[in-house]
Amino acid sequence: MTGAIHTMSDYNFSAIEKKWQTFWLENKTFKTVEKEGAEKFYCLDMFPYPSGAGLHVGHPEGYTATDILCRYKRMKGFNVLHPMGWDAFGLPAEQYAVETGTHPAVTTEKNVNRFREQIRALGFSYDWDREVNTTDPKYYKWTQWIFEQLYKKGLAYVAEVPVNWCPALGTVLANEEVIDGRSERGNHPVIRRPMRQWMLKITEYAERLLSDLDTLDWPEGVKEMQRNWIGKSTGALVDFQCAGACAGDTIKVYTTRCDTLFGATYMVMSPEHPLVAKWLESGVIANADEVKAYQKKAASKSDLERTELNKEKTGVLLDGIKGVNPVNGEELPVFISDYVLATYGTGAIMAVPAHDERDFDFAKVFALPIVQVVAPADSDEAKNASPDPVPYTAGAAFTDIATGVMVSSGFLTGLSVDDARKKMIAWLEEKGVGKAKTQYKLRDWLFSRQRYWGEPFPVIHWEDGTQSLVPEEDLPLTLPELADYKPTGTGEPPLAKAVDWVNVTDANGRKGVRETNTMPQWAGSCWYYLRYIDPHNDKAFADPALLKKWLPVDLYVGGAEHAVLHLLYARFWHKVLFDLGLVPTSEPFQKLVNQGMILGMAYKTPRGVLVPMDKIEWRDGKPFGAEEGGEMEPLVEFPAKMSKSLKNVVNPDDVIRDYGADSLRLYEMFMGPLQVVKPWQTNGVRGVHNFLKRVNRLVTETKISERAMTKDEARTLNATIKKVGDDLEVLAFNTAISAMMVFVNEAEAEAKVSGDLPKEFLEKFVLCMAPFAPHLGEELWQFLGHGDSLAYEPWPLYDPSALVVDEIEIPVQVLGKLRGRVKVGVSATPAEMEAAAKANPDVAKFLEGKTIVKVIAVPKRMVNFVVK
RNA sequence: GCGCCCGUGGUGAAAUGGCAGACACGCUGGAUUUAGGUUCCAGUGCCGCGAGGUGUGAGGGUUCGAGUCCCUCCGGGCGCACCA
Repeated sequence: MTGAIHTMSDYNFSAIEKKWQTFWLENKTFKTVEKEGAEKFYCLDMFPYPSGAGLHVGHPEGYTATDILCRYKRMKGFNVLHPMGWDAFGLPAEQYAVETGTHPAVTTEKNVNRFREQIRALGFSYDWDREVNTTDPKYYKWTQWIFEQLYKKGLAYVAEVPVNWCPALGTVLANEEVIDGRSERGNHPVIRRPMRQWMLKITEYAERLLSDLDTLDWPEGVKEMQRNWIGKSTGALVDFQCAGACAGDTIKVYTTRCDTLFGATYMVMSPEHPLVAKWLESGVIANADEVKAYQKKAASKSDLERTELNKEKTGVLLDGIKGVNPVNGEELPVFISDYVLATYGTGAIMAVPAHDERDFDFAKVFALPIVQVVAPADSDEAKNASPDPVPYTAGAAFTDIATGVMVSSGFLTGLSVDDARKKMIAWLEEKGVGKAKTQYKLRDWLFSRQRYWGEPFPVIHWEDGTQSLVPEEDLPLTLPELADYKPTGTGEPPLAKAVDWVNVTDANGRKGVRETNTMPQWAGSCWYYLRYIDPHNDKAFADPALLKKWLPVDLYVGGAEHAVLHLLYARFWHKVLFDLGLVPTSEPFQKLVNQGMILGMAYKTPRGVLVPMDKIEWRDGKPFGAEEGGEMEPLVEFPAKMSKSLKNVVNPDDVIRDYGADSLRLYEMFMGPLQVVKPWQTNGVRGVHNFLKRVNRLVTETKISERAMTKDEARTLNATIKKVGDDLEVLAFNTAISAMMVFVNEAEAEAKVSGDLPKEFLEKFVLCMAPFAPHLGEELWQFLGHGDSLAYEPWPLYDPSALVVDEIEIPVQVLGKLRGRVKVGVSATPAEMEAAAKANPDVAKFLEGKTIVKVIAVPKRMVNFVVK
């Protein structure tokens, strides 16, 4: 190691940061230690997709937060696991390959190298020996292995399902790559088309994925989104026998409102319902042409069109088809309409227009009868419960289930909605025409992509129609080289072009073809946190003893955009591995925090026309700009997502060059609470940069003395240690930094008076600050005469006795208004406080001539006089 | 429409039911330097010369006391969106 760079007070951040980054790397300072008896802290960042654009200022936000925490925990004596890796499969590298012919692996490696370099330039304390890369065959070997376990457990299957087919790109897109019915890349139309796909039975875990959310220390919003996504509802399946031409068939419906069965006036089936196809085939539908036309129209609608058209209900009556209401034997007309989804429940509903808004809207369009069976508790209908159906005249459906009372509903009349549901289910079960049923919105996970740059499925389809897994000992099944990466145009994945790879023959001469789909990007990220625990193991994805030691992840920090998909998929895989006895916990991530997005500043004219940063003219520090062909005028500043078009993207490299990594880290933490959205302001970086300069000056320019701390110094120091430590425990980085700024303000004032500062005073402060600004921390520690890194130096303990003061100033209120301040002894009794307060002239003025009704004196807090 | 979150100075923000605006940016004035994104001092919610008044989106409530707790409304963000 070279000596301290400080010979003068200049804050040479570039040299300091380079020096310590090299030191940490060469000495493997942050190699995970597994000290016996020490508590573990597994702190995980969501690993990035290494895009060609490099790091943006959003990445370092969460990474800095976890880094500070990890450095703090190491100093507190914890065994810390803090790894980083790359989620490197994905579409952009493949698109680039299509355009240029460059192998995605080449692009990926280049991007990873750049990301690694940028991340290292921020001084994060990752254990680089544990770096993982989802595209590394040594890694995806185990992704494939886990898939095989899912397959063997019966959780993976092939099905013909509708997918997002983009004719222009000649490929299938994932849902997340389709925005409002068009491709995210290129903005081409996307249509639904059935194709053979791999599915994972996540639905089998729906209940556990839902109920275990209660055990997690996660943001309430994320848990709520997962609950909505899983979408549990409790209701009933009810059988409607068919009458007329289709007699003998049964239409099964799912309903959460079986209490309203007496109010059903028609039925609706989805256009794709198998019974409709059957009836068309057998010719029992009189208006078959009309029905077919509607089916065709519904099928050709894109998702966008479906949502746009959902205001006006459409549908077609199935002429000749009747369903019999099991509770009253009434024959109901049956419609098809695309407002009933084929994929939810049974794909058919009973319609109760009086008590369901969608049914109400449909009934209005088709002039169908509307019968009231639930009435407000205090209404006339509820009081004079008529046994006969009551036509419903209100302008909207009545859907209040909390207070509604059943009317005109036979044996349910007079009951609450809740009681009526229970009674109806009992009745349905007794008669054998229905039963209670819990339903989930969650669908099975569409797990295949028609892509090159993903994990190949280790599956072979044999000519005899059977299918088998690639034996475990033959994993990984690596990707073949391709001459070009263009889509085939038919929907057939690019891997189909690798003929030699695709065609296989077994020992007995049986021929087969490999699966040519690849896994989605989520696969690799479903379990990477497990691999970090034992990243070089070639016998297992990780050693069970180590898994037991490190799981669960204690803190997981990442963007809110992964609230549902990644986090739900990873929980699902984890639970499967748990059931197989391969991981020791039922949940992977104990505590989750979403960092808030960092926005850029954007500018618009008074009429709202956006003006890019490079078109702005600054006059006296005020922004001016012009609309197309317009006059220059003052602009309005507002925070907006950083974007290329606004030219307001902040590049971390620039910030590091101008102010240093420590300043960037400190600023990102000082902007505000980690979890909230914050606009980037470069002036703020200057603020914290100046703070670091002052710290540097304080330590290197003040005369350092061996004398004991004064009482004031001890109080200042210990208050800072306490506040910083307390704030770190609750991730309040911004207030911890402000506490350190207060320290420096006070220390500078102190130094000015005394001419020197005790060594201990400065040393302990440097230790406090080091997790936030680690490069300067190390440098100043060395300056203070220490030979080694401070990374494992014990976190300073604060001395509570140093915080004790003899006298405090408390506010005095009269009728709740502040009227004065008095100094009292810290242990003053309420009576003493009252006396002191009354003696204060500012207060006495407001008590004069008044009667004191009550005195509230809270020790160490305040005094309040209630007067008349 | 439904669910979740959030409204505090010119700006980013602090504040276990107890002195609103800590800390920082910006700004104003001054000092030292003036190559300066330097450093230092003072001031800075609003109204008022002042005593004082007033102030946390609006209105109501609980309380000796409310930014904080409860109710209604308004505004913003995010998510889901025909899920029967």
